[in-house]
Amino acid sequence: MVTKPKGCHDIYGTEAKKWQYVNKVIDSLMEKYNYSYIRTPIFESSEVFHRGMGETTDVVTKETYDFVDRANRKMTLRPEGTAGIVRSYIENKMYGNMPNPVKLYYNGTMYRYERPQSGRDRELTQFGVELLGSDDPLSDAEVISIPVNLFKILGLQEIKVKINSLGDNASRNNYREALKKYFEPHISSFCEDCQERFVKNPLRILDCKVDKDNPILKNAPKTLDYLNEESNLRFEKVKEYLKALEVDYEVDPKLVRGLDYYNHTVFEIEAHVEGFGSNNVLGAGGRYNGLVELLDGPKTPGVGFACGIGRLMMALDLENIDLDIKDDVEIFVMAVSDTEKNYAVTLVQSLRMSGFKVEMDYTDRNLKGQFKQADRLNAKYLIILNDKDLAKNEIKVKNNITKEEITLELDYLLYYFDEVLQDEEYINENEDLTSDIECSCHHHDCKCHHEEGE
RNA sequence: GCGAAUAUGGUGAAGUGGUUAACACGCCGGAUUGUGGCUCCGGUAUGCGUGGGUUCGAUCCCCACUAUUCGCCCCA
Repeated sequence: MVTKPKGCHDIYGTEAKKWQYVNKVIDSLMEKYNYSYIRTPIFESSEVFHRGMGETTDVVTKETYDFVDRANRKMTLRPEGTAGIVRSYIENKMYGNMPNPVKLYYNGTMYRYERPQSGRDRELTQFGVELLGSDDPLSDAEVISIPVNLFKILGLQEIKVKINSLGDNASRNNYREALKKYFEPHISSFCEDCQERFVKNPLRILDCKVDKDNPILKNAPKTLDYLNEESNLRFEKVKEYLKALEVDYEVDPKLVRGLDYYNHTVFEIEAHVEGFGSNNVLGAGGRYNGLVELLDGPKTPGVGFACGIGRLMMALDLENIDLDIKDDVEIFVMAVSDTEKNYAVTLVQSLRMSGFKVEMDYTDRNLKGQFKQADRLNAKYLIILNDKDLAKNEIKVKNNITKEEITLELDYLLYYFDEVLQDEEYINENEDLTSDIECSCHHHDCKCHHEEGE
């Protein structure tokens, strides 16, 4: 049997319904924040990621899907969203032909060549935003508030927002040197990984799980002590705005992010749900004021975040959150004889065109089998066709919840369903805070896939 | 890249070196000659991840491979 590639998933059935629902909430929320949807290629010239994310980051050195195309161009399946979007921002000169700041959001698949485990796949879906062209601390705070509000809307309770500041480049470099000097006499007592980190990325020693209780680590210099005045002031403003936005956060001086492009604000949002694996970061991001320039664009500040939808789904499941998913059928039309079936075909078509969700049998089941099928599909109403009734221009309709059955005149049928089914919709709307969510796509038959392979 | 565990039908699973691979759910059919969801009866794996080996004989023992799951590195 041919199997799917390692670390990938087929998403279908109820699971797919949940993804569609979450995508709708995202689209609706981003509409309110006035971010515009952007779709960039799933692969880019390798250079985009090598220069954008940093040559030495593990993601680039050993976790990308690289290939050469038939003209020997080096290509890479995107491991994250930011670099490609910044490339697009520059290439399309958005700094000149869109209102500043440029506010973009994406929702699509990313690829990382890693060993899969809980909360980590080779193909993952990320939703994220990039806000380009503003250095105002307000933009940092607002960007942090977006995933926080998304999680709130979806009903997640057990989350924790951690923030930190790496400061501007000068602060960051000072800190890095101070940290190296501090660790140097002790480094041989640390774990092997830390010795490696000491050379490659000393900041990440702070994240070590093995030596996390080591007093040397606990007393290490903090990023915040090395912020210059300007950076410090900036961080204070971010925190002020977060309070104004009612985002609960926790300053974590040991929080450093792995990607080279971050400076100033960095943040992570963790799920604290029982049963979550070790990969419990739902979303993370920060400011990257040097990135646009690094990719040959004009000097432009930027801030953004990315959020793994797969992990978000895990969190929703573990918190037992029921999304408002409508997977039940409104009307099931039952027919056995040839004349009944012929009539049913036309009737089903007409009901569907009137806006109802309608099903019938496709496998020549007997009446009993059709009742069972209607139950499997959670049909609300059953239309039970009968040759004798049809001869009298009548039709039997059974409420599958109350089991009440009535006989209607054929001409009255559409009117009847308009009444009973509209009433139910109205009740649902009052109960559901997110029911005004509409898709932002412009296809009239859109199902919010965003063509990204969900 | 490193480490560990697992691998039986549509599903959950039991099991044994040797005729027909337990049980449950599901599904299909019948009792019910067109109104069910309860009950009863019947059907439902050319077969125990793939390839080798040991053996008179392997689903059960050994090896390799593959896949899945979990952890490390790293990361959402």
